[in-house]
Amino acid sequence: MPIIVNLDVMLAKRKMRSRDLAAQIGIAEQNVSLLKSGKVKGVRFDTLEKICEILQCQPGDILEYRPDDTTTP
Amino acid sequence: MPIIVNLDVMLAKRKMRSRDLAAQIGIAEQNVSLLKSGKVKGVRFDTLEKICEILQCQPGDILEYRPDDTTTP
DNA sequence: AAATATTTAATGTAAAACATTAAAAACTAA
DNA sequence: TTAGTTTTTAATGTTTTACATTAAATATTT
Repeated sequence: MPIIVNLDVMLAKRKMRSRDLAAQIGIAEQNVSLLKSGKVKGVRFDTLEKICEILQCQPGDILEYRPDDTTTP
Repeated sequence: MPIIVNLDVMLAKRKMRSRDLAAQIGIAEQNVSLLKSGKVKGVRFDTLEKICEILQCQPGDILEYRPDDTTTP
């Protein structure tokens, strides 16, 4: 699935732990983990919103569309 | 809800109609309309993925976090 | 090794994406 | 303004799944 959720960069920038992010978002840290590892098939905007608010960033800083490379032989 | 879904800009750039986008994504045009009008509380990544693929853009071109302005008196 | 942080797993529930049908409203053009 | 076309709104239903919870397994750090 070529939508990549990358929280690590912003977490590092804000020097914040997954646990803290989870707590501030108001979801279980297990779910932050699932988000990070790309094991989630969507996001609710209120979650995305809180992430952006807490990490002070834009959705584009976290979500990336990476077209799957069917070029490689 | 301060997550803004803006499809109009990219649709205009690609000179594409909502109907066509809907058809290419594989969802009803009603749902594209709901997405556009911000009446949807989340997206599935496979939908977002197809949007990005079809409109040749990134999630950040479509999704915006606009902190609600509580400053205005 | 012990303490802390993160991930994985399994199961359950509530929320909602998206479908479908139908109609209304907005554009566009004649 | 009438007809054609596109977009939006509405109402209802189904199925997917985000997120919760509990528990355990791995990292990671000290």
